[in-house]
Amino acid sequence: MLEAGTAELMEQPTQRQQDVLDAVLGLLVESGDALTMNAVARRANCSKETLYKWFGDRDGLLTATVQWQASKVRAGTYDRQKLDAAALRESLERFGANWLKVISSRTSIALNRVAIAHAASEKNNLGRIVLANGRFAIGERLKPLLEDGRAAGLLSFDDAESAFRCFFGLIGRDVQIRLLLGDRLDMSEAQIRHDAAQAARQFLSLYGTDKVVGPNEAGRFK
Amino acid sequence: MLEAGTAELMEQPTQRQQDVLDAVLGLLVESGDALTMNAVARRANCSKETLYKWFGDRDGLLTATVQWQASKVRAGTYDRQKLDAAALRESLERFGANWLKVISSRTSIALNRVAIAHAASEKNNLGRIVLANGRFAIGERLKPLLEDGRAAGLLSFDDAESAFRCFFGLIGRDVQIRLLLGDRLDMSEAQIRHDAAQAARQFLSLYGTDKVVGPNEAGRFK
DNA sequence: AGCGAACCGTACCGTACGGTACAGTCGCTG
DNA sequence: CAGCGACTGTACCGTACGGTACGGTTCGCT
Repeated sequence: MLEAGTAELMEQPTQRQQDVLDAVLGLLVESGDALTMNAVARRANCSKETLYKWFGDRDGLLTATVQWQASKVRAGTYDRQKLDAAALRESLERFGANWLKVISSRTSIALNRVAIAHAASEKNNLGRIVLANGRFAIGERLKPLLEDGRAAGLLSFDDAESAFRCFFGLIGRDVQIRLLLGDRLDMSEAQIRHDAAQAARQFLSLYGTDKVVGPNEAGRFK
Repeated sequence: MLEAGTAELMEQPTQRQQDVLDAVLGLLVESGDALTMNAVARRANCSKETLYKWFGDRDGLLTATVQWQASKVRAGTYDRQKLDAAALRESLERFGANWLKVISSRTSIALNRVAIAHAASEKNNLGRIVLANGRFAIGERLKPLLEDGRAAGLLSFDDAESAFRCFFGLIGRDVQIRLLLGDRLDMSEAQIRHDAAQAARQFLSLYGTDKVVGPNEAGRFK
């Protein structure tokens, strides 16, 4: 999952190319996989010939678009620090809220849809790219936090991967699949904050040591 | 989510029609959304004209297929009973293992993929059907168990829906999205049983009362 | 035997879309 | 200004696929 590009990745798209890719993102959000090369050319005010010259074919264009979007999201890295219980909880909530916000964004939904549709027919570059920059990227970013929490005696677990997957489930629950399948779902800013806080509480209740789970909240979840 | 069919649903497919729908399922699993009417006709040894007569158009065929598969899965309903801690845990594990087995089956993955691909272009019948027979069906089947558990003093929660969504997350975690995106994943029978047992333990740790959470397992999750 | 309904197989139509070719335009360099 | 490379816009080609038409076959019914 880590060996990124078997495919040649476009190292640095020019400004003009970025505009084209943004046009693709817009069309993808609006019309899903019904995206046609003509529509892209029209929207981006460029010729189809240029599209093929730059991106090879339709798949190349989609791949470049997914990578372009991924490159835009690489933000909010966690910097290791001395943790106390409050800081740990706060960081977990921030991670969770951020992730919920990402997966409920129209762009993420659109890209996941085309990647999933593509994953059916093998040659699943898109699926791998989306996974690498979504699920696995956030895993690698969260694990240092978990390990710092364990080093500080706040968390207890053997396998950071397992602990992360549990956190992932507590945060995401049925949200992503429902959105992907077209269900309307609230996912307002307030809702997200509330859900992330609840998930953090639950995660700490499962993996926190006595130093972090106060007797007041060792109880059930209303 | 409960009002089932705005679309006219084929009440009782004949044996021959079932064969056709099974052929569609097979092709869907093999080749994903690349499914063509010609391929279906060839595989099912029937004429395209018959397909159009029976199912209207391509979407109708896909809809009928999804409903057909859904009708095959309606099994294993939970019958209410007097619960003790062991029976509750056992039932949760069974539910969880069953759900994991469903979502990791090639058929489910294929159907979810086409439903998700379709959900992009509005008119999202498929997405609604899949949701109604997947996520929401299992929710309605699990809630009675949760409520019986609460009535028996084994569980504590205000909102069965919230509790179920938490269980859903603990069971599914990243499994479904990874499979949909083409990631290879173990999901052997043994793995499933292990994961379901762990999820049940975690769920009980979060929502169980003192009667079910023994002091021996109130602790952390390795 | 005769008849009609259901169905198979195949040929066919229209269209949409991926990909290519080409003529024209813009802007830069010597 | 000449020349050139990059680009646009449009026209075009080939093909694949959804959907329809039709002749031929099977089968049940009277």
